[in-house]
Amino acid sequence: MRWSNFFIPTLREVPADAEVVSHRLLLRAGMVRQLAAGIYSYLPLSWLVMRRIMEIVREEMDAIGGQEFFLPALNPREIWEETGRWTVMGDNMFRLKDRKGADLCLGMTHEEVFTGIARHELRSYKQLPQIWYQIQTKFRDEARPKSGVLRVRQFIMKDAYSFDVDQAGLDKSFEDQRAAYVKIFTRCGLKFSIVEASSGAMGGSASNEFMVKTDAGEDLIATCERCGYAANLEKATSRLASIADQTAATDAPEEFPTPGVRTIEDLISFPGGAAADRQIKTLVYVATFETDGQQPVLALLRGDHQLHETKLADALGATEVRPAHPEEIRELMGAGAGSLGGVGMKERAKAAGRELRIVADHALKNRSNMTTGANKDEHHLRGVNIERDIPVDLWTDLRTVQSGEACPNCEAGVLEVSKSLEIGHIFKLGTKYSKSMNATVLDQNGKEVPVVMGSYGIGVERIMAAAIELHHDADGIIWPRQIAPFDVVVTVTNVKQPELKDAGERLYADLRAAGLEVLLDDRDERAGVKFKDADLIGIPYRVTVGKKTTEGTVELFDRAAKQSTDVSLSEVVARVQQLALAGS
RNA sequence: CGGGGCGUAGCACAGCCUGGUAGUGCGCUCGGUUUGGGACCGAGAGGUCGAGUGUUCGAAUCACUCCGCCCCGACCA
Repeated sequence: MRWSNFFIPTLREVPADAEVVSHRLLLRAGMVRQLAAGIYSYLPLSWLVMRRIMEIVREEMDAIGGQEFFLPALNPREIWEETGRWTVMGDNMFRLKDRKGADLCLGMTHEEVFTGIARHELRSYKQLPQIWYQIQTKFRDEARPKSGVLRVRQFIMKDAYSFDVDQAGLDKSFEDQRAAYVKIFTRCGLKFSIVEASSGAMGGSASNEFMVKTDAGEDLIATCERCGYAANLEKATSRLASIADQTAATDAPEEFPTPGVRTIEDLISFPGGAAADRQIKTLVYVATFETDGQQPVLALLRGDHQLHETKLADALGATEVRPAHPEEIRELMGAGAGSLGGVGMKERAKAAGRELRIVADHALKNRSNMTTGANKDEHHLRGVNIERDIPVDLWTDLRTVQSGEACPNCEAGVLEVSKSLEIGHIFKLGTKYSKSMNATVLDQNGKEVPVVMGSYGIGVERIMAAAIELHHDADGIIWPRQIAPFDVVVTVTNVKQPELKDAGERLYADLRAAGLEVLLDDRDERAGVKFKDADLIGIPYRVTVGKKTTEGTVELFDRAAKQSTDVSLSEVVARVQQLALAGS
């Protein structure tokens, strides 16, 4: 490709709206332009990158037996009604009507459509497993698109679905996908972690997220350098030092006045109060359930611990949890936040004809002589033995792990919590969709069984953006070789000198003949402009045809190392070939 | 959806408070000089000041409404 007629509108200044690095550089490098919030146009240079990413994805999907489909993005309402997701997806689904007034939506994901094909065509276990995938545009009406192409309303996703006759088959399909994902992201030059994650609204038994550590990400993950443990904060646990309680309180809890005490902190410094890890924190939540509506819940944690709301929702099997409003708290508990506790609340709720579930974090197990709110404004209880005094319905993991805590998986490891970007997510769906859509096959015994499914997603733009977040410097992007838009750029310092122009043309032809993707910078610009642009768009290698070329020498510049070496014209093609195509 | 910020030339911004000729830098076009890390000089082109309504003799500027974009939060396979 000749730069002189390849459309790369680079920008010298950074558009004011762009905050994250990948957004700034994609704009400056002339790769994307924004059409509306969360909707981007991909210009030729970025499309080359996306094509390379998609080709890697295809190769690895095909290698595990995946078969590529192309499904419609425009879906009729009916198929989404079958799984209940016409309603569940809520405002996140783009909806429209056709000329007859029939409801349609733009696909957010394709479990329904693929399962719809499966149920019509798959009849026997002998046809399984099937691994079906596509690379296609998805639409999600995000409440808040942000961070350039990282959170958008229209994006390209590779979505794959596996269909197996039983759980063992799903386990294998899942492992195959997982292994393929490792290859894909590695080939794309990304450093990533595989973390345990909550399955959330997708349902199913297990899920792994593929995460790239970057401040541009929105998820928090805990990782252990030592043993490789990694989990989304919504799943992460840690090992805590146990706390030695004084002897268990023998008497009933004792109420005492605590004027002015509103917080855990206040109670620490209050005379006769207690250290944070000797307090029981009591939080009132309202949980929403798919079947039986809303219900209040008490979540109990150690005073110095933070609740993780997703953990609470997962533990309850709730679709949603939210903090109770101050009025709700007072009505339920008889006191305001700051003086709440679990003692006696079960009975109080029952007396009011209501059910109140009490969920407590493992760290409170067997604790005694604790202090907590008395459900009377500005009063607390001391001498609380939790298992004697509070009827806990469910002991579970509720707390948010913090950096520096001990790894739950190895002896000496320490957890680090960092922001991460989700680039892939794989789910064991089980029979959630096959059951609701009646996708069954006959098994070996001639018995009709629901197909066991998995679903596996990769965000193509996010791979590109993550690569930039990970690989850039003050001058611009530094593409990993395998997804770079070009292998090498040939920079002719002055195209008005015929001998340089000719040398550049010859080198361009020779490099292309050697199987390389080459960008020839034949623009009539000053050398400085060309160097800056080349650095900005991040081609891994640059060959400079300039002063020394008349003596038979060119410069080979390594974008990542920012070092250049003189190479003779006769050797440069072989050198570039060796560097740029290594490992591919 | 709640909170905050911003809409003036392709990009970055000034002008607005205190109403009266729409400006600067980069980019773009033409001419000249220059030619290895975003050159210099000269001459140009380019804006219904986000939209609407109102106040006023007169609105980029004041008021109201709407739209759009960004950030924080809520939300999110």
